[in-house]
Amino acid sequence: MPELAEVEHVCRLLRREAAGHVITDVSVVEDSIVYGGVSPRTVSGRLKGRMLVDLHRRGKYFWMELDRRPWPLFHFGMTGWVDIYRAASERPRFLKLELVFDHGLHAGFRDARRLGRIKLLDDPAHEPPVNRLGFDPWHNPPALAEVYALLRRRKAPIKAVLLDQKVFAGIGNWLADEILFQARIDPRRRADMLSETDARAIHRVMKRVVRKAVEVDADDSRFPPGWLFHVRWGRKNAQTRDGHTIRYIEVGGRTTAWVPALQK
DNA sequence: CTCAGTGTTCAGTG
DNA sequence: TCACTGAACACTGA
Repeated sequence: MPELAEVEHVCRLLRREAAGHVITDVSVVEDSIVYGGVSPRTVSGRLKGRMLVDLHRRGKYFWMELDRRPWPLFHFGMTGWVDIYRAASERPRFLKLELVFDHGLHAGFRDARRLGRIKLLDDPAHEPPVNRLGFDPWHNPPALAEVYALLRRRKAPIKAVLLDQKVFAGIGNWLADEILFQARIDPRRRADMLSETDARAIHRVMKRVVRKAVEVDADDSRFPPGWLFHVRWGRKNAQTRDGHTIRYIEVGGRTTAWVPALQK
């Protein structure tokens, strides 16, 4: 479930559990797609013996700050995740990279669908792909005027603009739908046709939704009861808590759950 | 067996 | 070059 809040959660977990510790063992599962051609030997060579100083995230990318460069940068794609465990016997399926720390903690990056990425970069924050990202609504929420100006420049449906990582980094399919639901805006509307009031709603709701999702460590059972998230996955005959029908359409190339009775 | 999917990138078009 | 659209990528699980 890797959008901004889920990735932030993983960062916090790794920081809490492993920062200050040294990587004593590295297991790399060869995968030309996920590693983009970087050899297992190179990956282990760069990571083994390094101390994990801190973790950083922007949008859906996160990276490990080590005591020597390069640093590993991760993207979860659709199905990537990091598991924490204590013994190699607990290795998850689809493991791509396992780091073992000096206190015995194992961190395993897994990815079933292979759309995730692991790179080694000298300065992840200041080179692509990270430096091409737009506002991170958690670290640097844009001002209202900024949001309004941004939207006026785009003719694509608002849903597609919310998903554009060059604009709002970290918003994914469910966050975009949640924001538009709570802001009461039809996902198909052209961004440049939205009013300042609409922009204000998007601005406010985006901050509120992202803050809450991060605050509860992206644990969906702790999302507020009125959120679309809880009812959007059923697909057929899905309804909101108040009995409004949820419709599914394709916008911006993605399945979009919305409530026509409420979103105008 | 078929198909959708919490994402990104690239080719093609205007 | 830019904005936008749709398909490709790869594979699991329903």
